[in-house]
Amino acid sequence: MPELPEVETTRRGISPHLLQQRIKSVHVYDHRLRWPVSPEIEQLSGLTINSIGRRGKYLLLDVGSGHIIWHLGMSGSMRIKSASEPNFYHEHIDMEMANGVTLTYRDPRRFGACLFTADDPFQHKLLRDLGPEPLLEDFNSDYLYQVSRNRRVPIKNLIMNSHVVVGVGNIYASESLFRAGIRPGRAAYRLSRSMCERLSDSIKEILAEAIEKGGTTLQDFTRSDGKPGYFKQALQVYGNQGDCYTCGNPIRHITQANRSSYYCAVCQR
DNA sequence: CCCTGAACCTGACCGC
DNA sequence: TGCGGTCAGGTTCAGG
Repeated sequence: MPELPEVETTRRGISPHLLQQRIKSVHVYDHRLRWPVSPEIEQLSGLTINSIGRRGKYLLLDVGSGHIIWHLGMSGSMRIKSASEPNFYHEHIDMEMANGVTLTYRDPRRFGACLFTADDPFQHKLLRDLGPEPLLEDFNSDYLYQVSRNRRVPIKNLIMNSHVVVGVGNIYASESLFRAGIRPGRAAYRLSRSMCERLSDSIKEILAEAIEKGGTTLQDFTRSDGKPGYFKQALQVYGNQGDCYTCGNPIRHITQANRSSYYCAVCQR
């Protein structure tokens, strides 16, 4: 479900309700996520949430004595509910705050993760080797050009590799490549300098626009306030079973690394 | 080091 | 209605 824009939308949605608030209690109804939910998570009562950051698709909650590292996996979502609201199916974690609101984590497929670390979260095994943030300066055309030399993988696989750049998932990889005019199957080392420039620019633009619109709602992604994201209307190729909106030729659908890719063979080379 | 494919889960949808 | 097959927004891990 969530790529970087959806995670960032979630972060912005929950932050006003949680920042500088004291944790009253945490209930874990099902520990069986990608890895078992850290036992410390249920011992956080009395601590205050100092900040909520994001690294790639990971949310980082600073609770003073350490950090919660939270990943939404494929089907995870968060919502804020009031004290009286009941729990729905697949809502595995409740974090009840002293101000009367509860943060609820729902994750039908349970590919998400909720871990606690007392150490520097950026040195955690899951975060340590991540590539640059796509919206920051250190991800740029020079970087993309350098990192793509000697790589024979299709460019789409490369930009979806979190060790290369974080946050670019299956939807936005296809969309960015369309805007850059590059076929997803092109071998990474065969990108010219100008292609790298177009692609790094496109990734930044697409992600920023998606954040602005509150992410993409396909099936089950809803924002923390329950509203959908509105980037779906802006998608050009992902999920497009018809023709290219730009040139009218059919959109092609292929499988790469077991993931769906969509592209226009005329607009993209 | 690079790359591929399997694995982890549940649910929605489609064709029969 | 029901059943089986396919697919789904992510990421790690084993193995070639």
